[in-house]
Amino acid sequence: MSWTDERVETLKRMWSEGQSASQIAKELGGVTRNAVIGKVHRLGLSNRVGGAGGKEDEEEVVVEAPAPRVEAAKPAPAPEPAPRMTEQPRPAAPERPTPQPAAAAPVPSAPIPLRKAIVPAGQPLPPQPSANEISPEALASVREVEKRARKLTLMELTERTCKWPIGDPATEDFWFCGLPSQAGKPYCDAHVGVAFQPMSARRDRRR
DNA sequence: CCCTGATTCGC
DNA sequence: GCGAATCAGG
Repeated sequence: MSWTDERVETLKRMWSEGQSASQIAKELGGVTRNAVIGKVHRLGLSNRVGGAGGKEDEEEVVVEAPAPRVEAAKPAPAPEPAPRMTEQPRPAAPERPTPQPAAAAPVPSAPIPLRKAIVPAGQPLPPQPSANEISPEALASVREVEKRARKLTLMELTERTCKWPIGDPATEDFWFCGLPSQAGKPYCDAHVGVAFQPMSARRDRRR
């Protein structure tokens, strides 16, 4: 396989969408993730811009002249802004975390009134997270990530795909996130963010 | 062990 | 230019 214009285009698109090199390689077929990464570098788009990892500032990506490579030059320390939280798993309800309505309220600080939700059978539901006790940042992150969800079906889930359900199980608009899950966790980063919260945060938000 | 991207270097 | 091997990290 060679890098036809079309394949390069797909590569560029997926890379800018934040897809991983291995996912791109799988999509393209006939190449390994190494090939993809190599190409990405040769194309000079190693610095992803359209990511989700919190906030990205629209910086002019000034690609400096290649400059004769100096060996031990490691310029960017890049401190992570995430003191986040010492996590405390929710007591229960990994199963049905807040079914997200297709259109969530645009304002993060005034979350979703929903909660009239349809409950098919008379099963006593486990304590569920109510949307209003999830941090706005986490909610925003989740909405962002759900656009990128792989929309897996139940059968497609593996030990390391995010199992966060999206949509209404009673309808066809239902799938699982499917993005890479955090090591040892059932969810991806964004969904871990809403599934697990520090006790203090929960109390503080309590009304 | 699963995964990620980054780098090197023979081809 | 290409990408396997390797490195470094989560």
